[in-house]
Amino acid sequence: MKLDASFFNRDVLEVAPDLLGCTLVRDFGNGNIQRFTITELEAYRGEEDLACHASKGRTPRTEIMYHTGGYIYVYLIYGMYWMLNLVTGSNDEPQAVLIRGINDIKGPGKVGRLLELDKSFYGENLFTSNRIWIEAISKPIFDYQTSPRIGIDYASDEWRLKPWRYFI
DNA sequence: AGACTGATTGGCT
DNA sequence: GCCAATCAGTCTT
Repeated sequence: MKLDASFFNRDVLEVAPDLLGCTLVRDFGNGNIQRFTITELEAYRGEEDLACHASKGRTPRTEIMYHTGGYIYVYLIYGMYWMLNLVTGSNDEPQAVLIRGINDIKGPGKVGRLLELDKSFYGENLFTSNRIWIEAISKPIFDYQTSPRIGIDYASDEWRLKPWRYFI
């Protein structure tokens, strides 16, 4: 069953662990539909979170994170990797989760490459899109681990050390 | 096992 | 200009 607004319009710290084990569905067209299990992700929470892009304020790039949950935020990093983020929370509350792992694929760059993401996915809506959406699992995953987030050494300890990376 | 580097674009200072 | 929510390949302990 496709996840809806009531799932995504919650605080990112509630949504993140609930997404573990859920199914990411990608329709590549021509009948090629593939399903992946979400195994690793990170939470980015609000302008005060110095690791979150929204800490730089509301810009054309971060705009989508200020919307209600269920939109896709993609951005290019290091000139070659598209990072897949799912917006959570309510209006004017910039939050998102970064999908870092699906199935046995480790690393957000590989995820974006496998899913063939590009700029056109910016602002895609998970509830109406015909090429990407998320489906629920019957039982929540209770057996997961957390750790500090990856690649944010520029943030102060207060934010750098928060255990907002979730993985199975 | 750990350190370093090239690839390559776009947003922000 | 600078450098980033990265990865793969290569070089150094």
